[in-house]
Amino acid sequence: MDRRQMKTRAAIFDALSTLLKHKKFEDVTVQDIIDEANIGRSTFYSHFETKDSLLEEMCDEMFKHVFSNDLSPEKSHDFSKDEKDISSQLTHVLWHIKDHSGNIKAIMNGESEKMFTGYFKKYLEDAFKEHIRHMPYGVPEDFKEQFIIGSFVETVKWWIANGLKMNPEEVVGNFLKMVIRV
Amino acid sequence: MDRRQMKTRAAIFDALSTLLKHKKFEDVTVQDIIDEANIGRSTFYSHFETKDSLLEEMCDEMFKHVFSNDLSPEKSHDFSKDEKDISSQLTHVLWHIKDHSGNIKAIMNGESEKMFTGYFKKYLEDAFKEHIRHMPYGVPEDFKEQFIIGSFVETVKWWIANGLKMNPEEVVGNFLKMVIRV
DNA sequence: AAAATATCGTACATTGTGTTCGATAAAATG
DNA sequence: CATTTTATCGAACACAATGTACGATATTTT
Repeated sequence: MDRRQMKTRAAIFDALSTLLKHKKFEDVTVQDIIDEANIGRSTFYSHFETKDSLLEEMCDEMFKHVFSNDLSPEKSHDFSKDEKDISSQLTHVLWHIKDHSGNIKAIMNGESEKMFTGYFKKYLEDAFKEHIRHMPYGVPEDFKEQFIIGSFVETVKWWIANGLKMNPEEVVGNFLKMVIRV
Repeated sequence: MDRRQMKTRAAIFDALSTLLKHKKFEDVTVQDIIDEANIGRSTFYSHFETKDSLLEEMCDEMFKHVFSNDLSPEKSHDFSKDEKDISSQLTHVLWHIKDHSGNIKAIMNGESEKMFTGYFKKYLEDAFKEHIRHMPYGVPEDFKEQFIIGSFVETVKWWIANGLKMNPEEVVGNFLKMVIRV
């Protein structure tokens, strides 16, 4: 990929991130973005079809990071690599979110929250469908999946909206207390 | 209130309901609404400041109905009036939603879904905060409330999105199985 | 019947979108 | 290094939607 393209793409992402800290996504105009990013109008449209497709690609990249299994050494939050149970995996995801909380908080305003939610659920389903399948409840499978994924995403959104005051371990701990038979 | 105002207001609500069945809220223009409602442009703006405030008022009216405790005789779904437990109250709400599913399904597209969710949570909190307070779990109060309300709303949204195939009784039954200690 | 007021409808200013195109600058290629 | 390829610039443009203004008309209230 051409170096210029990469620079422009990064500048656009950065610009949107910055702007989202001051206003809601629906109030950000393409003009705002190209001013903040210092690029030409036609350049923006050669990279993204619309403002929404820009947001989509931003969310996708963000969740690729959040759900990546490779923690960089300094960010490793005391997990031995053989911990593979659902508890530590969920905690792992929440630590990533906390580490990127600046950008994620910005996205969680107005319209763009819906895109966040959509991508979050998609990635969670891929990652945890098997885990969920093994949880025994007396309800239909699709209901169970919907419930676990949905309630977890709602919990995380609540956690973010309230300023990430709890530790990821506490959030996951409380979540599992609500959801697991004791 | 002037009869003309009432007629216009109703015409605007009907128009938006109709339009939402064919396209998403964000794709409906004020022009669409005034054409469908057969009113003048300035008339629309004398009733509502923006398209969004129209949606707000529509949602508010809708949930006033959904959470009203007086079922009309022919719509009463076999509840004796002394049933006051959380199960039958939730079921009651879901029957109302099912009865108004046409309009509610329409609102559950695109942007407007968020407003639905917001109002739904607000009304649920008011109605069930006391019930929830009496449920024993080993987690903080605010976490518990957030979890119960959030997971119920997600469950209802999932139910609606999948075509309301289950009966309200089944939905509430499965929900409580996930949430109540047995 | 008279006064009050809701609606009509047209016109208008404004804002944002997405496209086009020739000129310019920067990168890849050999 | 020279050449080709390609990304960016920037200004102009057509288009669509928003929200406002106002005099004329119709309907309701008193």
